[in-house]
This record gives sequence, C-alpha cells and structure tokens, in this order.
Amino acid sequence: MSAMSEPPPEVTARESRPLRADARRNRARVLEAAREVFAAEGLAVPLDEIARRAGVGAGTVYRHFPTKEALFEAVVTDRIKALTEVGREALADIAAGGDPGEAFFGYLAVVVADAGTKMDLADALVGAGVDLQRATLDAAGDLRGALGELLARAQSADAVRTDVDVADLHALVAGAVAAERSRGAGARPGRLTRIISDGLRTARTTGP
Amino acid sequence: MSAMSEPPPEVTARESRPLRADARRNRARVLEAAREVFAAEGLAVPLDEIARRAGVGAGTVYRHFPTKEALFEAVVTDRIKALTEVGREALADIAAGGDPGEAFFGYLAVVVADAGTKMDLADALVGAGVDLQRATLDAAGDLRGALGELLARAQSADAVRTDVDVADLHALVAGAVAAERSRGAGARPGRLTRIISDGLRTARTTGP
DNA sequence: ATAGAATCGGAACGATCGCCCCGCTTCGAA
DNA sequence: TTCGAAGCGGGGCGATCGTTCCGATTCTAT
Repeated sequence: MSAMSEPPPEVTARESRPLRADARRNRARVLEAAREVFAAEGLAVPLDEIARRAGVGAGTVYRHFPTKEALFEAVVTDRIKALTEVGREALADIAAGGDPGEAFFGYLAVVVADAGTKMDLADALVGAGVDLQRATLDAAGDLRGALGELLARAQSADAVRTDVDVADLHALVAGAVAAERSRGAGARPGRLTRIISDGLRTARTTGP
Repeated sequence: MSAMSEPPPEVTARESRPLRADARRNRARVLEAAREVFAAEGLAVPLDEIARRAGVGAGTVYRHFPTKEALFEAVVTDRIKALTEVGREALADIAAGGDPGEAFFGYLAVVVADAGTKMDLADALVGAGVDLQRATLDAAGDLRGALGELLARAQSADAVRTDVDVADLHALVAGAVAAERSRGAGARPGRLTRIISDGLRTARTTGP
C-alpha cells in the first residue's frame, strides 16, 4: 500500500486498472498467435515460438499469462465454451420440437469435427500431459453437462442405446479426435464419426 | 504374450563374436526393464529410469541400443509381432471353417484390449511424437496386413459394412486405444470396443 | 594366475525449454 | 512538453533429458 497523496478507490480486485493501449494490443496479439499455434501444433510448441509469431518478447507473454499452461487454458477454455454453446443450441432445438436423435448425432459430429482439427483440443481431451485448472475444468464440466443432457434426451427418444453413459461418450469423442488427428490431413473427416454413431444407435429394425 | 525371444540385433554382420556373459545378462535386463517401464509409462519415461530399474548405468544401455528410440522400437516391435501372430491365428481359424465375423471382431477386441493397457503401444499407434523406423514399420505393416485380410474376409461374409477400409480401422483402433488410455484405470474395458464393433457391422435386418 | 580386452557406470556435456530479471522504451496524464 | 511509471524485450538461469566419454572393473583365453 502507499502513504502517498493519492488513494485510488480500488483496494479490492485487481482487474480494475485499464490496461495501457500497447499492452492491450500486445495481449491480443499473444492470444491470437497462441490460438493459431496451439491449434496447429498442440501444447508441445515452445513458448518462444508463440512470442515470435506475436512479434513480442517472451517476457511480454509472461507479463500477461503467469504460465504457459495458463495461456494454453485461456485458448482451450475459449474453444470449449464455444462448443458448449453449440450444444445448448442443440438442446434448445429439441425444446422447440426438434428430433432428439438428430440433435445428438449432429452435435457429436460437430464436436469431433471441430476438435479433430485443433491439436490443442485434442491434447486437452486426451489429456496428453495436461493438468487442467479450475477455469478449464469448469468449462469442460459444462461441455460434459450439455453432452450429457443431449444424450439423455436422445436415449429417452429411443434413438441411442441406453447402456452408454457420458463417460463412454467422452472416451469415444477423445478417441475419435485422437484418431482424426493421427491420420494425415488427408482422408475426409466424419468417416469415423459415422461408424461410431451407428454403434451408438439402438438396434434399429430397419428392414425390407 | 510379449514373450518373444530376441533375434540377434539386426545391425549387420554381428554374429562374429558372441557377447560376453555379463553383457548378455545386462542386455536382457535392460530389455526387460524397458518392457515394463515403457508399457507402464509410454515413451515419455526418462532413459535413466530404465537404466536404474535395470540396475545398470545409462552408458550400458547405450552400449546395447544406439538410441532411446531404438530401444523403444525393440520393445514395440516385439509386441506388434505378437499381435500379428494372434491375427494370423484368427485367419487360420477362418480357413479351418471358423466364422469370419466372429474372428474379426474377436481380434479387434484383443488388439484394443492389449494395446489399451500398454502405453508404449498407445504411443506408437497414435504416433505421439514417435518416428518409427524400418523394423517397426515393417512389423506394423504386417499387422496392418493381417488386419486387412481379416477385414476383407469379414466383409465378404457380409459381417462388416463395406464402406470401411484398413485405414479407417487403424484410426478406430488408435482412437479406442487412446480413449481407453485416457480414462483412469477404472471402467471395465471392452465397452468402447463393443460400441465400435456394432458400428462396423452391416446394417442388420434383425426381425421386427 | 595374469594380461589384455570387453564391458561397465555414472559424471559430464550440450541442447531444449519454461520462467525470471532488469535496463531501456513508450505511453499518457498533467 | 515533460516525466513518472507501466510495459517491453531478450539474455540468462535452472532443470530436464538424451547422449558421450573415459577411468575403473570384470571377464576369459592362455
């Protein structure tokens, strides 16, 4: 604290002071570079690379994010929230009279397709040497929640076998993402999702 | 499985001088320790740890295996060969009149179950920062071959949908393995394999 | 038993990478 | 315009890990 003349009215939270203009700009640049690089290479990329791509020094990165993982989580959390949002929309769709099965499988495809092309999400989902922290865990929990509710609805509508739970789903998604990631950039996506989806359906008596 | 004996290291004309007694013993110890540790922890384990577990110095490890990857591959190749052998047995089973679908799905379960508990195979399958070399690639190719033939037979027997190829299978297996690995040691295995297997089956017209 | 060589062990090296420090630059309020 | 301080950059520290080196040790042919 200070014995100086000026008693600024913000002794509480730290997020009050507005960032200096260049600082805010640099912060945005770092985040943007981190998004690109993490999405392309996963957690394994050196932090210097991100700093270089952002056109700043490594010290600047640490000024804005206390740790490399914090930066990583800032990026991943953001993406997870977006996916959760899509899930909520799917739920709203059901509430509005949409088909639960369609909503569920559609969402599954979206998640796998999106996460499959982002190495960062793949790393986070599969947990390759990643210790998630509060914020990210909460976001992941929300995602899990949305997915779980969609699953429940689809099961109630008799569109998905009932011997599957959210944990299975998480594992399947993680697996599909890992698989999608392991194949080269080639091979049209969605192939695996279709197979997995078919496996999830209730034994259908489609027939001649 | 994974009790394959080691054929003379495939460098070149190495059969000239027989290894000294203690050297041979140490080599075996290193391989054994590597098997355990790689299976438990994957490629990420420090080499010193292996040396320590083997009761030798790091230098000794390098005397027998030129590089850490070489050691890793020696272990993985061994395991892959064992899996391939099981695949061949399944094929022989078919030739002897066994059911192709049963053989295929059974083999799939075996591969996923086995690889799912061995981090080294998971690493190798998913390719997490692993550059396979000749020997391992050949072994992997053989495995792929066996899997491919089993797939073809099962498809001919109308037990597996025909819009799936070996690459899809590889991806699915890799994904299942990664998933199996990402969940804690809990959760009974085979759950995912069953779902995936159901997805692979030809659309069945089970009765009304 | 003995010498000579094969082998061992673990200290040391070099590269990588996360993170911190500090002198200099740049902002922005007065 | 001025000047205090927020912010910056990048060199550097420390830890980890793969690999190498070499003096000490152990084996085996004689």
